[in-house]
Amino acid sequence: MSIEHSILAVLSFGPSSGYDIKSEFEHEASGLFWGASYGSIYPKLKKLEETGYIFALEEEDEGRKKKLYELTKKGWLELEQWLGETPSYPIIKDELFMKMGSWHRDMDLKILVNHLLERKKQSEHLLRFVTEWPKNGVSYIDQVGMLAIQYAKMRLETELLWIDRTIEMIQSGDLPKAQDTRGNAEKMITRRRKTLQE
Amino acid sequence: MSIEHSILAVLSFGPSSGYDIKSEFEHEASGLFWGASYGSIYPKLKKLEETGYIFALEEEDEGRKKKLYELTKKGWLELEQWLGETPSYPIIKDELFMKMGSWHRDMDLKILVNHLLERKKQSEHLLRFVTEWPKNGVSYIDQVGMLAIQYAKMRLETELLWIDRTIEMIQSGDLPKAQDTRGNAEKMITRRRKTLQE
DNA sequence: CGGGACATGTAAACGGTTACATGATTAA
DNA sequence: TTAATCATGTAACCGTTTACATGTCCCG
Repeated sequence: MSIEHSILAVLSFGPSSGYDIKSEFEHEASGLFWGASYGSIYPKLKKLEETGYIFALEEEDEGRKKKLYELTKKGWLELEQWLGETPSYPIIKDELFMKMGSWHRDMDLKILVNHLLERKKQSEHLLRFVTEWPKNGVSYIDQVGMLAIQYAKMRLETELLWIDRTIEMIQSGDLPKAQDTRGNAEKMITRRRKTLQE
Repeated sequence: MSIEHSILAVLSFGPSSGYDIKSEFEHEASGLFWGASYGSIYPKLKKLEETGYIFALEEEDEGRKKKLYELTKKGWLELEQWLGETPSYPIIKDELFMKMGSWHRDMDLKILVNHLLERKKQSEHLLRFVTEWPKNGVSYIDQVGMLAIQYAKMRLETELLWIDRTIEMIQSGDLPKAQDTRGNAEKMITRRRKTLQE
């Protein structure tokens, strides 16, 4: 899965060099899907060529020599076979979420508010981008791609709504009730304090 | 970052063995944050012990011998220092999204609808779980943890809403307009068809 | 004529998973 | 008595990133 197929996907839009593919992955919207560095792109291209999914056309692009890659028949079929497979469930690594999961009573909530404000800034930026992008009149975005962009927008809007609500709740002290039938919170902070005063 | 800190976070709730930590990561809600296998947990525990973040207390737990680990003072401080650092922006790897980005006109939209229905099923399942979890009367979930759960719920609800809308749009043929000022979609399918008939 | 973008590539390091090895205890 | 679960660990492998090496072309 993955890097190989992302490369095939990029090539489906038109012949590209390793450098082009890297630029595509550095695109602002990449935060919404994937990424790869030169260290994996070039070896992967070589491998895909050996397998017969792509072939190189040494081309003179505006005076500069570039090694452009294009999909073979086998490559198109592989891409389409992959598109047809049920996508695996998304893998999300969200440190903010993890940190909230292990937050404890002796941690100042003001720090958490700062984290939330920082996240808000970043998500607002991304939201602005995904809103403007399909209107720039330049990039090619397919109808189905537009559906995906609508999803990204909704997701970000929901996140921003949650952030605002959450900050309000924290600042008003109106937090939801904990589930703690065995006094775990209490046990935890006594354990912590005992260890810290040593 | 990450596995080391996730382990410290788990230990902050109480002394645990490598096996316990693994079970914690296998928890259904792990899809919402992190994961790790034995192959990384045990070596990590050893390393954390050497660094002085944790120490082992060989304990007899209901007849069974377990190597329980507990946070040291240094470990608590490290955990809290990490909690205080601005969390990095989430990394999301969503194959569905990627596939939609490279979907093309010659791909049957019925397949995409199947992908969406499959995703719907999985997200509904997760939503059910995160809704029931904080009500099971057993697990310990802190107030801040509850805020995180609220976020997960909102995110999943938004996703489900988007899925329903999207399926409707596809089935009614009422798709959003593409951005394609240079006839890229056309070029792409002629390139593809030419390659395929060879 | 120097700095920056364009362009291709590789070697070492890293972080993690998979698969395996081993054994104790418990419930059917 | 045997399958499942509890429990700890390692070695081989895999994919990816980081850092480096090298060179070109173009603009100011």
